[in-house]
Parts: sequence; C-alpha cells; structure tokens
Amino acid sequence: MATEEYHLARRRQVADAVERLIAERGFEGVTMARAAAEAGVSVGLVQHYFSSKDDLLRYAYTRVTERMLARALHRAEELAAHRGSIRLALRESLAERLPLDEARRAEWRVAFAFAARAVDLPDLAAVRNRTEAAIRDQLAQAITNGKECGEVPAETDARSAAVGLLALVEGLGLHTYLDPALPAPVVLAELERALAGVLPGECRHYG
Amino acid sequence: MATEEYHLARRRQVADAVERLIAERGFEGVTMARAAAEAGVSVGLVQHYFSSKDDLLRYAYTRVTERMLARALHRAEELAAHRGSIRLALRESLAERLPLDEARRAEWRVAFAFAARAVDLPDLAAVRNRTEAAIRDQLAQAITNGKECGEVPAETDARSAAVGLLALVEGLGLHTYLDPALPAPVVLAELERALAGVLPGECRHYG
DNA sequence: TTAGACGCAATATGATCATATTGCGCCATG
DNA sequence: CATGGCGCAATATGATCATATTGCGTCTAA
Repeated sequence: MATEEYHLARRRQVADAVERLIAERGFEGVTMARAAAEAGVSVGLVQHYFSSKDDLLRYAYTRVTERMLARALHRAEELAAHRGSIRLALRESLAERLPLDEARRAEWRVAFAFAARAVDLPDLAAVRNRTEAAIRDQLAQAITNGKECGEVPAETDARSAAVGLLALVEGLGLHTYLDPALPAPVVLAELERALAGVLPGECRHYG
Repeated sequence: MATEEYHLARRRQVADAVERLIAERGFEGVTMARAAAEAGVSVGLVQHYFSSKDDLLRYAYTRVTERMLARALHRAEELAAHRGSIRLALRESLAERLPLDEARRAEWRVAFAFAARAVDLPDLAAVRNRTEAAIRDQLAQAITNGKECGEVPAETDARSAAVGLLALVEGLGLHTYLDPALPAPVVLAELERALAGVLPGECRHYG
C-alpha cells in the first residue's frame, strides 16, 4: 500500500490544485487550507506530503516548468521530423508562450506568478533559472542548425540570440496580459520582426 | 496650517517609505505598521492620509511611474538639444531601464513588484498601462523622427516597433535580475541587435 | 476664552494563516 | 488476537495584519 506511485499521485493532486488556485485567484489566493479544499483532501494530508508551504510551492513550480520544458522538447522533435524551416519552428514555439487565448492566459498567469515570487524567493529563482537555461539551449541549438543551411548568418552568436528572443517573448507576454488595448497582431508582428533580425534567410532543411 | 502642501508632503513621506520597504523586503514586506515605522510616523497617520492599504499602494505606484515617465521625457529633451543620433538616444533611454547596477536593481525591483501585483489588481494595472502607453508614445515619436532623416525605413510602423523594444527591455530586465549567470554584455548586445533591426541607418539630426 | 474641528496617537478587534499537536482507524506482522 | 506504525483528520496555537475605535492636544474662529 505504501507504493511510491501512490505517494507521487497525492503530491501531484495537491500541486495541481495549487496551479488551479493561482490561475483563478493569483498567488495570494493560495493557502494551505484552500489548496487542501481544492484538491479535495484535508489540511493534514497536505502537511503530511509537504514539509511547509514553501516546499509545496517549489514542488508545484517545478511541475509547471517541467511541463513547459517537455512541451518545448516535444515540439522540437516534431518539427525536426517534419523538416520545416527553422524560422517557422521558432515562431511556433515562441508564440506558444504568449497569453493569446484563454488557455494560454491561464498558463501564463501561473508561470508569471511564480516568476514574480522568484524575485524574492531564491528557491523559486533556482527552479526558474534551470528551466530558462534549458529552453535557451533549445533555441540556441535551433539557431545553430540554421547556420548550417544559411538561414542564419555565420557571425550570429546563437546563445545571445536565444536570450534576446526569449526575453522578447516574456516582455510581450506581460504587455499582452496586462493591457487589453494592445492588439494581438502587433504583438505577433513584433515577434516576427525579431525573428527576421536573427534569421534573414529561409531554408527547408532542419536538424 | 492645513496647507495642501503639507498634506502632500506627508503622503509622499509615507509613499517613499513604501518604496524603500519594497526594495528591501519585496512586496510582501509591506504592512501598514512597517510603512509607518519606516516613514517614522504612527499607524494612525498613515490611516489618516490613506483610506486603505490598496489606496496607499496605488499612490506609491503612481509616484514610481510618474518619476519614470518624467525621466524619459527629460532625457528626450536633453537628447533633442544635443542632436545626437536617434539610435543612440533610444539605446540610452532603454538601457537605463535595465537593472545593471545596484541603484537600477533597486528601482527595477520596485517597479517589477508593482507590475507583478498589477496582474491581480486592476487598479494597479490601470496605473501601469497609462504609463507604458506614454513611454511607448515617446519611443514611437523618436522612431518616427528617424524616418524623416533616413535612419528608419519608411515602411516601419513606429508604434509596433516601440511595443517590441519596450517588451524586449522588460524581458531582458527580468532575466538580468533573476539570473546572475547571464552576462550583462550579452543583454546589452541583444538590445543593440534589436535597435539595429529597427534603425538600420544612422543620422546626426534629431527632432 | 471657549467650542469645535482637525491631526494624529494608541489601542482594540477580528479575520486569516502557517504550523503544531493529538488521536484515530486500518493494515501488516508476530 | 495483540501491537505497532503509517496515513491521515480534526483541532489547537500563536503570529500577523488591516482596519475600527477612542480620545487627546492644539489651533482657529467667534
């Protein structure tokens, strides 16, 4: 009965409830009692599986970032298989991080809430930095591939370019989320412009 | 004795204390009692001048954004007077918003803390959107000026470009602040690359 | 000179939370 | 059938806060 599998499932059950709470009421809306209620369990259970609230939050954030990363990797593989242009691949995977529809808005809100708290909580910052670095590597790899087939100028520093693209997407995300007056086409056009800056060429081979 | 001037000074005294608290302990570190202590006054005084904590925070944020905006305007005038290149002017005023030294880190932390809360508090979001729009206008104006003297291609949409540049700077700021492993030169280089994307030319006349 | 309003201090109130404590049912094992 | 430990539920504890209340000194104006 003490299966590890079972324990893991309970931890996830609570962590998922935390995500839902953040999406609905923001970070401030998360309390031990509410997390328990949302997960349909008792406060005692939550305490049993997490040594403190910080521990719970760190676990929940790790889950969020792992999911984001897994999606990025999956998408990269998918596109490698289909051999589309690198620029197209980058556009897709970057645009996916923008809060342009309700589902993405909810996800974005959760991820951003954690990022904002990471400014004060080094634990969360560490989780975040690890993930961002992995995503940057992913982007940098794609850009490097682009060099080989002429989509990207040889003198481009792939790692720097990845930093810039990722930062742009995060900034655009914040604006998009907060300012309903900002039209989505403008946001996407700016992403496109930035991509054009990095990948002036086009090619059909990938990887 | 009931001079308006006096009232204003007290309000500012408390609002400044709030800023210091955020810079030192983050948004969570702000309580009515601590704000009063930091300002060197009683809790009663704070309550007397602000109808609620939210009111106090909104006032403090308004002050922060007004200062940022005033600085942007001042810098624009300064550069118009000296007639440097527009690209130089944009670089300066954008780089200024990055947390690259301790003073800017503190300012950035305060501004970001408010922006993060703005996700949940529409009052703060309104304050923010107003300011961001003004700064974007400022940038857009500079870019438009660039068209007249050939620094900027005629087909560029100045407003869109401003959105992109501002978003990039905000994203770079977040990365810079959270990730000490990210070298400052890379961040500045990416800002430069983005500027090159918008202003491929150079010219010496401004305004 | 006194009535009252204003500016503020001190303290009370009550809500909310994270966490500590206690104990109970159930299952495995002896 | 004991017994002991594990998984949890229920509740207690104490801290922290925003805000309400109360009252006091001082300046103003009649």
